[in-house]
Amino acid sequence: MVVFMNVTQPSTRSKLLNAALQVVRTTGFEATTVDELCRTAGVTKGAFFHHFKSKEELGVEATRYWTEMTGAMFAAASYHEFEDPLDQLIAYVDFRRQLLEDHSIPEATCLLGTMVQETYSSNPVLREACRIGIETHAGTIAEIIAAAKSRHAPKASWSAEGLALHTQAVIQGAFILAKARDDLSIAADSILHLRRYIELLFHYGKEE
Amino acid sequence: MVVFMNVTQPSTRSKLLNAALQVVRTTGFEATTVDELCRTAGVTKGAFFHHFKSKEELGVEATRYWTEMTGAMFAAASYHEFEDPLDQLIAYVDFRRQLLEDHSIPEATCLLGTMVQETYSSNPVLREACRIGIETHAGTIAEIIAAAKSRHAPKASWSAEGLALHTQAVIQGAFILAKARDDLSIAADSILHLRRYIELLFHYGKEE
DNA sequence: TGACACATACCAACCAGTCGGTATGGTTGT
DNA sequence: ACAACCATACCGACTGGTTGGTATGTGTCA
Repeated sequence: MVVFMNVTQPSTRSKLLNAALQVVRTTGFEATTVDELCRTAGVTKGAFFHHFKSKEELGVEATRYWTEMTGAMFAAASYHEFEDPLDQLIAYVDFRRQLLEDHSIPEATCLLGTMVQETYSSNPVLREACRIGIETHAGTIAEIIAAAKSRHAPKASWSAEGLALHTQAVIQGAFILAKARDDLSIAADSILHLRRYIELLFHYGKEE
Repeated sequence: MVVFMNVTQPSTRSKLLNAALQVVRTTGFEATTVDELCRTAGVTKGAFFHHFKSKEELGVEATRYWTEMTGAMFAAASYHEFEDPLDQLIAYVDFRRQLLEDHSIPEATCLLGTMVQETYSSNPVLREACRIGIETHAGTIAEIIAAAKSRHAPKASWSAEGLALHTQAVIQGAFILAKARDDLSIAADSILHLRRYIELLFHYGKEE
């Protein structure tokens, strides 16, 4: 049972969750220590284990927190304002590309993709939590794609869900290349290829 | 100085490297312990630190070993047999998709993508080793793409290197989705989208 | 006064890496 | 031919530091 607390100064719990988003994306989940999390959040170890019964539980809660935060961010983004769902989709891809600008790699990358790489085999609970987060976001994109498809390409052989997951695959893979090169610009290049793919699928810009 | 040993029974060193490819892809690099590596390889800890001065050095050597092994595998693959480089490229993508069949997730996924996620920030040496491995493979694909481009789309605005890196991004991202779902078939779907993108870029199958 | 939200001190397990020692096969000097 | 010497390969008990987690104390507020 979560009780909503005073919003003016962040609760210890949310300080720890925010610390987790930062530190885990930088260091990875396994290499992140509880002490490091406490240091970053500015709280003690006692406070940590008061709010989370284990490091794993913090991980699961962090995926929920992440899904909530990013969900709100995407819900408020301006790409929804286009009338045509195809315009929304293209604008979403452009938005994802813009999100890379003026950010460090840990800030730009996805908590869920980072965590699931390490835990998919050793920790089914965390794996499932990451899956839910990824598919929740993919679901919102699938809705846009489904609307765009029924308007612009109703007879296409691919599914809206499949294409939505593909957009997430490209974005996740772009982050891996960016990490390997220590340079986010390569990720932007790959997302541009994704944009071009969608343009070609829908003949975008070739119709009047 | 590496001295070539008897090939009939694998050396302790290669037993450890093979163990690393398995265990690291399953467990992740950080969560993999030296003891676990030794148990899997069937050697003692003394042997481990005789051949590698640290766990990090094993990691670097494992990326080299991986790049060598997979490089030989791709060099021997049949997609090179097509005369038209565009046919080679399409066949390469199909080959990558086939590689997912009849394999578990740890067997199918990429050591370098897994390792670089965890180490890009904390271990520059390992990050660089992973980058070299990824870009070595991407380079071989870029050659094929460059040949296909000059024959079929010489005026296209995208670069061969960029598209080659994009293919690797899609494949790496597909692995992340597969790990999150604990199901490789989603990765195959994403690679099919990659195939369709290349077909559209080159108007493949629409010319006679 | 008692429940909640922490703080401090502590612990047992684990882990990378060390170290003294052994087995074996090749080289050298006589 | 053979002893002396040495390098490589390997063994496994041990260590010092770290880590996730616990036990217990303390201030605060309803």
